[in-house]
Amino acid sequence: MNQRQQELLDRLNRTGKILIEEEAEHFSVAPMTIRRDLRFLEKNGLAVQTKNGAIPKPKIYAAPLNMAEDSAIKRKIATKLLEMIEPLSTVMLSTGTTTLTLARLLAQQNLPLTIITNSIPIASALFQTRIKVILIGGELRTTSLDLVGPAAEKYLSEYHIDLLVTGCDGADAEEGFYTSDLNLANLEKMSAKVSDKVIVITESRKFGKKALVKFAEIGDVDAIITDNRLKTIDRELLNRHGIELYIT
Amino acid sequence: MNQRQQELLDRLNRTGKILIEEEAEHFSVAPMTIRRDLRFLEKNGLAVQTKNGAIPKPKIYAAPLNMAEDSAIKRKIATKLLEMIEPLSTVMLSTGTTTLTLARLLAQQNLPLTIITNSIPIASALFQTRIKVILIGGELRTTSLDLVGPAAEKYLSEYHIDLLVTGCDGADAEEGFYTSDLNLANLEKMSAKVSDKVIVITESRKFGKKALVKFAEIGDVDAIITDNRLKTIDRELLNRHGIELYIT
DNA sequence: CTCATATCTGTTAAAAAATAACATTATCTA
DNA sequence: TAGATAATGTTATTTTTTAACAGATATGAG
Repeated sequence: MNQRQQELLDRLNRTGKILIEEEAEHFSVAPMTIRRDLRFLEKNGLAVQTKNGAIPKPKIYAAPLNMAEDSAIKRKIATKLLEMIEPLSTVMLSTGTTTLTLARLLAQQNLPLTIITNSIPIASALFQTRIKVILIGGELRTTSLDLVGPAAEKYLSEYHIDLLVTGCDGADAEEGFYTSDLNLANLEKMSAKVSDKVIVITESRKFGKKALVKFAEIGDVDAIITDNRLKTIDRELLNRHGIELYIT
Repeated sequence: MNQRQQELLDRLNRTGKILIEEEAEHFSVAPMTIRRDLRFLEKNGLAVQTKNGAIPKPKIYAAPLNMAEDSAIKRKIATKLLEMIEPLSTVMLSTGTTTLTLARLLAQQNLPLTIITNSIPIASALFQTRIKVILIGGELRTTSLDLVGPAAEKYLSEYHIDLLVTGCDGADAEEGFYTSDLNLANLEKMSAKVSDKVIVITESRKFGKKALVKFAEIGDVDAIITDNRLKTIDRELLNRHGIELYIT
């Protein structure tokens, strides 16, 4: 990286965006040269080329993050859960996209709460709100920005939680709830153990799918919030287990 | 926002990037229509237009983080430190902007390492590299995206670290190193305690400034890396303490 | 219901931007 | 210094974007 590219990067980070024409003039070089610089910076993961210029590479969320974010369904489910949160209580939000949507709603509400989580996106979403945020330490997963592992479990074992809110990768109305990561399953079990109440929030399409590891029996869960595409048979089975079922 | 724009946004967030031609085909509309949608999303701060498409709007988190990022000076200092990192070792990177710059360089190098940190931006920067990342749990500070508090200290006390790399808010060539947060100072002390070697990386302009709390004596530190604007008097004082001093 | 109005979409031509290919200049090294 | 290598500039071509307008669709008041 040459001097000009360094300074270009500094200017980029300082202002949040640069324009090719402007920079060409500033450095007294041809626009083509700036283009080549931006190509270089992009190739090295330092910038993203935009229309007539570039912006800094997004820092916290890597682009290839396969995080299905805020869909209309998730927002409805999360909004329903919002009603069930008591001010001043301690709530654990386990990693997941629906819980992330919930966190974003909470950030807007700005209730006095303590949130415990093992998800970096959730902690970030709650940054600089009135909410006290405790992030559980542990090993960073390579698949998503969250923390798992024995250290995380041990850490969690010393807490008491009023309400655990979690999603799932798969659900079966008779068998229980599944996730695709063993470490995460262990953490979920520990979370449930130290929690007074457990609510699962999940899109109905997860029902009928089993993932790698079961982390909770149906009976371990106090309530489920899901969308109105849930099959009648599943609704009946869940009701038979005496679970509070909320359909949005 | 209409139905198509909503879905476009969902697709954008899900995949991290969309292309105009593809979306035009997917929705069976003219490319011009997708262009107009992307213009709309950009105007509402939801997306950034790129060459043939768009990416999600980068979520900028903390003002203090954007302010002092990657400068040429920091990169030089961090590059020097890079030489001192042994493959396969366990390195702690304490929160700070210079250490963040270092983390970004490390992410590009992709060495086999274990990195322990209490900084969310640092952990995020190392996401999806060959580096094993351990994030120390704790309470999220309201001033920057990092974790401190008794829980973090206790967590750390159980580790052994080969090399601690930390910055500082203030330094005095006779007195030692300072930070402006009491909790963070305690964490730094604990980190130093469990580390074989301690290196401070900091811009020279921090010298001569004292911040709220001292977290290390000069003698506690094995090496300092700083830039060539360090005053002669400070250089002499540091040399007299027998510290390895690297000027970039 | 109907007409008028506003909104949305598609089409085209023109403008702007990006690229590739080659020419020129600068830099390095033996 | 000569020769090689890398960086930059220039130009023509291709691609992308825009603006402007025309047609289609939706909206709403009377």
